[in-house]
Amino acid sequence: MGSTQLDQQTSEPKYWHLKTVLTEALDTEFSVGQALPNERELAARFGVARATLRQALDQLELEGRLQRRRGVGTTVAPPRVGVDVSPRRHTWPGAPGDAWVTTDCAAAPPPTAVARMLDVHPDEPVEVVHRVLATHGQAVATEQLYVPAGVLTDSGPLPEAAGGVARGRRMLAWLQELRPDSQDRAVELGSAGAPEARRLDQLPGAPVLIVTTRYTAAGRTVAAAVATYRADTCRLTFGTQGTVSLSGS
Amino acid sequence: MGSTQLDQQTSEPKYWHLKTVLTEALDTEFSVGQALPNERELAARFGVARATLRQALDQLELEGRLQRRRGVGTTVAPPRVGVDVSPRRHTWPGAPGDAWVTTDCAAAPPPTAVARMLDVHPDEPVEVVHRVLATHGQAVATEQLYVPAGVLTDSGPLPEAAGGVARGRRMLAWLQELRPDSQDRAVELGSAGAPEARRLDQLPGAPVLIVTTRYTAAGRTVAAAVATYRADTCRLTFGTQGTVSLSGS
DNA sequence: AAGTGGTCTAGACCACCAA
DNA sequence: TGGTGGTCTAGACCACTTT
Repeated sequence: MGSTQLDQQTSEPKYWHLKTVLTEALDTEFSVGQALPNERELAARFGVARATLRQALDQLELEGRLQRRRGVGTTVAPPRVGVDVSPRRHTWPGAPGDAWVTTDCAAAPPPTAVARMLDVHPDEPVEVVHRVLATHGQAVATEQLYVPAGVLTDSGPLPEAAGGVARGRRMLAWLQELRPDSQDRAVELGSAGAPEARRLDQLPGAPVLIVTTRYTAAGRTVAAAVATYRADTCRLTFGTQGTVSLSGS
Repeated sequence: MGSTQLDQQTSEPKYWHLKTVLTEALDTEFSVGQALPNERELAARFGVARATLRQALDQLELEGRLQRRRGVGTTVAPPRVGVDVSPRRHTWPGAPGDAWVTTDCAAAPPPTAVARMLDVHPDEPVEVVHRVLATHGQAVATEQLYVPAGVLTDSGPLPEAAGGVARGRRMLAWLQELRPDSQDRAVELGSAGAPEARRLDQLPGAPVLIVTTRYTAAGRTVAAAVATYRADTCRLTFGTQGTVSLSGS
C-alpha cells in the first residue's frame, strides 16, 4: 500500500476512490488479521481529512472486509461465516459449540410488531425466551422467541414459576412437542439496539440482519422469533430444498 | 416534532439520542410520504451540527424509515415491501408487473467469487443474463445469472449469436428444461457498486442485500446467480416449507 | 436562481484499551 | 500514560432538482 496522494479528475467522490484503492491493497498486500496503519496516518498518507478516510473505512467495514475496535486498531477481517438458517432440523442440544444457547426466559409485553404477528394485545405479557448463537467463541446472533400465554394454557409445562434458563429450556422442549407445521421467515436490514449490541459485542447502531419467523401449528400462530445477526461477520445460508424453477420474462 | 434542544446527561452519543427522538416523532407526528424539514433547519432546531444530525438520519435511512433524495428533500418512507425469494415456483413470464424482467445477455468473464462457485477459470468467459425486478414501478433488485459455456455445449440453444434480451430469454427457457434439482442460497450485506446503483436508482455505496444462489442439476453446478436487493426498501421473505423444529440447548 | 442533500476539511475532545 | 477509534463542530463547496 505504497500509495501516496491520489489525483482526482472525475467527479467521483474521494472516499469512493479511496475505498477502491484500499480494497485492492487488502486483496494483494494484506492477510487476514493483519493490522492497518491508524486512521490519522492513513489519512495523511492519502492526503485527505480523517473524516473522509473514515467514510471509506466505514464502507469496507460494512462489507465485512475490516474489523475496527476502539482503543485497539483496525485489522483485516476474516471471511464471513455462513450461518444456516434453513427451516430444517439441524443442530441439537448436545451439539459441539455452534448452537443456540438459551440464556433467559421471562414474561414481558411484546414489541408492537410482534404483537401484531401473534395477534395479541401489545400490553399483554407473553413468554420471551432469550437465546444466543456463537461460532468460534464469538457471539454472532441473539434471538427473542415470543410465545403468547394463550398457547400455553392447555397442558402448559410451567408448574413452578422458575424464571431463567431452566424455564427457557422447558419452553423450547414443549414447543418441540407441539410440532409446528410451517413457518414464514423474513430477512431485512436493521441496526443494533443497545441490548443487542451489548450481547453481540458491538457498538449500538451497528448493522445487523434481522430475521423474523412466525411459527404455526394447526393453522394457528403459536410463536414468533426475532433474531439479530451481526451483518459484518455473517452470511445467512439456506440449504438445498426440492425442485425449483427459474422464472421471469 | 416541537422538540427544541436536547439536554445530554449520560455519555449516550448525541446522534443516538437524536435518532430516538426522531423515531418517536416519525411514529406519532408524521405520515408516509410527508416531507421533513431540511437538514440545516433540523440541525439548528436540535442545537447540533449538521454532520451530527446527518449521522442520525443515516441510521434512520438504513432502517428504512426515511428516504432522501438529493436536490429534493427527505421524506418518510413507506414500509418495506416483502419480496419472495423462496425456492419455489412462483411468478411466471406473463405475470402482472411484479416479476423479473430480462434486460440483457452477453458473454463475459465472471467475478472471481462466481468463478470459484462454478468451478471455472476466472478468465474464461461465461454467459451472463441480466435481469431486473420491479415492484410498484420501482426497481428493487438486479441480478446476474452466470452460466458456464461447458453446460451449454450439449444441445446448446444458441444458434445465432444474437446478443441481448432475446438471447437471455432463450437461456432462461433452456435452463428451465434442465430442471435444476436443488439450490444453495446465501444472504449477506453489501454496498451497491456503480452499475448496480444506477440500475436501482440509488447512490453508489448504498446498502444492499446480496443473494447468491447456486443451481445444481444431477449433482453438477449448472449456474450461479448474484442478486442485489435494495436494503432500504425491501424485506426478503421465505415462504412456508414443511415440518420444522426448534433446536438449541 | 434557489434550495436540497452529498462531500470535504481541519481541527477538537471523549471513551476505551494496553502497557 | 499514550495510542486507538468514536463523536462532534462550524464552516465550505459541489451535484442535483425544481421553479
